[in-house]
Amino acid sequence: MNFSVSEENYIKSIYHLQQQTDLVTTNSLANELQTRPASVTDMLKKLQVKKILEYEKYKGFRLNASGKKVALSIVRRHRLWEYFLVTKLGFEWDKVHAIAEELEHVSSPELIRKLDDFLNHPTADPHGDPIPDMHGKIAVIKQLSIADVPENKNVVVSSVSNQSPDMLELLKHYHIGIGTGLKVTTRFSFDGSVEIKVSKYAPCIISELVAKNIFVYHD
Amino acid sequence: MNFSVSEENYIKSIYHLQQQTDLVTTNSLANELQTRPASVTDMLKKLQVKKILEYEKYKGFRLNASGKKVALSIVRRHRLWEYFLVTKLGFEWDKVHAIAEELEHVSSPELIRKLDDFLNHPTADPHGDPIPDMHGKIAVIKQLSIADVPENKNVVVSSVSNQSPDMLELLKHYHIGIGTGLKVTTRFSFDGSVEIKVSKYAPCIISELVAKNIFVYHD
DNA sequence: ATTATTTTTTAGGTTTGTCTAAATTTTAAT
DNA sequence: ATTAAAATTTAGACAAACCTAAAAAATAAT
Ligand SMILES: [Mn+2]
Ligand SMILES: [Mn+2]
Ligand SMILES: [Mn+2]
Ligand SMILES: [Mn+2]
Repeated sequence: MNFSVSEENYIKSIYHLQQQTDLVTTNSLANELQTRPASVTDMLKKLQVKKILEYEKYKGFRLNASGKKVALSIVRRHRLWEYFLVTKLGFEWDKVHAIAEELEHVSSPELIRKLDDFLNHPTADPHGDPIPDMHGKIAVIKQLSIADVPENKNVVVSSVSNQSPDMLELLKHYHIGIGTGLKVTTRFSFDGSVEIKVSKYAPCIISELVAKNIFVYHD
Repeated sequence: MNFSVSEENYIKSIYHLQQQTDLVTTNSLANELQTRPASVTDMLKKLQVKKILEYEKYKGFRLNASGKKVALSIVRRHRLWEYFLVTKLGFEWDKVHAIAEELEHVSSPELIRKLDDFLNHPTADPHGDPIPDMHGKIAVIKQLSIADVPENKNVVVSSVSNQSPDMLELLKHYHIGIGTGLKVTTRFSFDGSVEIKVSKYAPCIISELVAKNIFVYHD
């Protein structure tokens, strides 16, 4: 089946929202897409007709199996393009999301196959998020935010959930990127701030807000 | 100013048509875009309001200076992407047009600047057509079709105007590509066919139709 | 258990880009 | 110079995707 740019954006947003809460609500989706609840309801009816989601009036909705498959293929395109933009074109990773938001809608399967080959089948995008494979299979990475990780345990940064320029600026300052090794040395209960030791650098303190946005691998 | 995908497609098509005939007609544009004359008239009014073209009812229309600039930036994006698809992703050049037709509308100047850097500032696309530079400057390549080139003169293939898979198949058979050196040895007036000698290969005969679609540099 | 608040849906409109059919203008043919 | 044909424009409609305002349903508060 074929989907419009708008439909694809809705499908992808529903997918992301239902990672957190199984059943998605009209308001949360409207908020995510920066649109009006009435518009969401309109689109839901369309997607229901296309048999992409389960929808019970006033209750909520979720993608069904084929909806998830569509979503994962959009996510795949998005993350492959992000990877391309950073590793090949030299973009910083706070600039790639908006562009990938457009590129993800270019609808040639052959293009994505060849792009994936060209990039040597990357498994994670520049923000550390896993790239679904051709068949829609996505690695489930067990993660924990720095705010929750045990003290004095060596961990590796897996992803960063806030991808704003301001966040990137701060991370550069702390010498933190995807793959960086670090360890939490002290936790301060007054403001939730955390002292960390990043590879060979002197220990430093990060705010609770920053700590909550940095995720590390967890077994 | 900002243009929709549809507007961009119209602008680019007008640009291409007015390379041949200064004043473009409604029917020819409708034919080019596979749409209806009435739709063309509608769009012309919109583009006129946006001060992109000169338009006299029932007479015809042409892009003005700023319209041409917009067109050239779309052509630039299209051809850079085609170059990328062939040289980096390994597409054959009969497959890239449709994909570039979508990619050209991704609207990030920074993306195109970086793509151009990444590709090392190519000056021609895979079909031999010149790529306009950042400022909209496009090389005017003097060309002559093989059907018109003088006999026994060594020439170099500059571009191929028919980009169908069938044409590509034939050209591969003849060992002809962009940059190939060849020379017309005999011209047969019965059917307009032409005997050519391609680099080190034995002479061969190409039909008038093929000859008319292959262009060579001309001083 | 009512009442108030919030969430969601419906009703009715707007914009963009398309279409068909009819009217108008231009061009070609007699 | 008329008439016929072709090209172009106008008129009116339609689908997609959005909106606001009002109605309906679900939740929360008294
Ligand atoms: Mn998008
Ligand atoms: Mn990402
Ligand atoms: Mn296009
Ligand atoms: Mn080309």
